[in-house]
Amino acid sequence: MGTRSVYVTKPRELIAGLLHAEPRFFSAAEIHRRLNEAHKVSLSTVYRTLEHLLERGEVAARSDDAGETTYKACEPAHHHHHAICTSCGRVEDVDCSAIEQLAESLRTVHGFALADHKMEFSGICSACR
Amino acid sequence: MGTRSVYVTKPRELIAGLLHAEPRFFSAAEIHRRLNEAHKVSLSTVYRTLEHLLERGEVAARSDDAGETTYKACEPAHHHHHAICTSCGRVEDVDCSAIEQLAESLRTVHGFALADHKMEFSGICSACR
DNA sequence: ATCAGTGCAAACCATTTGCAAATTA
DNA sequence: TAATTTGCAAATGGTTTGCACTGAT
Repeated sequence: MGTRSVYVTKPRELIAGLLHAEPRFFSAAEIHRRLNEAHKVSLSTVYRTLEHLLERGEVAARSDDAGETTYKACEPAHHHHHAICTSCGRVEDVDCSAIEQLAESLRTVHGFALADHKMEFSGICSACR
Repeated sequence: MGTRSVYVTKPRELIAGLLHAEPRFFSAAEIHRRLNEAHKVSLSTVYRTLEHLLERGEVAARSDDAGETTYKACEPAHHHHHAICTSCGRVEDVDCSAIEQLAESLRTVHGFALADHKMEFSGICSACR
């Protein structure tokens, strides 16, 4: 599959640059605010660019606690975890003791003090198979 | 800590009843639509009741792929799962091979065909400790 | 010279809020 | 009766869209 050709524009370079500069999630408004400290890029362009990057798999998105969508640069579409059936929507509550190992790995490998974690699974539940 | 007293009203009974009837996430609009098939409850009351149930820890909320908030009955606030530092917002990408065990458990215990999973961790990153 | 990309303003839509009327305790 | 809850309609706020203009190829 060939790479779909697109224009290289200043807004795109600026936005991708900002996202790649920090390994964290940014809201569209936050990106817009930051860019406009030194440049002029409309909020709608920020949204359209993010959508563009999302389609290309160059960024990951998630909604924060307030429900606002946030974006983060993310090379290959990487790993991101309730069991929700994609067919009927049924939710299976999953008990996950294996998380303890992940918590340990987080502390060891990332020096991250795990305070809480959230998991979400998607797939086909037993009733839909 | 005493139980904060509140009124027992028809809308609250109806909404809690609907949520407890199915183990899955519902959007406020969906709940409103369903209830109004046989009763009359305003959409704002649905929102206020859900907020009420959320405060009491009787329901869990999550945003679906479209960013719409959805709710599910959930006895004790139960288990739900990127490492996001609650102090600086930094994200640590976490590799999680231990998930394989969870996938196995999902298949065995729930008969759930795991197609995808998403994990999110929160805590304090190494830089903030 | 094309066709994609941008800005602006208007449109959308989920969620929230003010306030008077209805309900529960 | 006193205090909470509801309904309705208007206000919010994030995100999307129509359209004419600008910029990249």
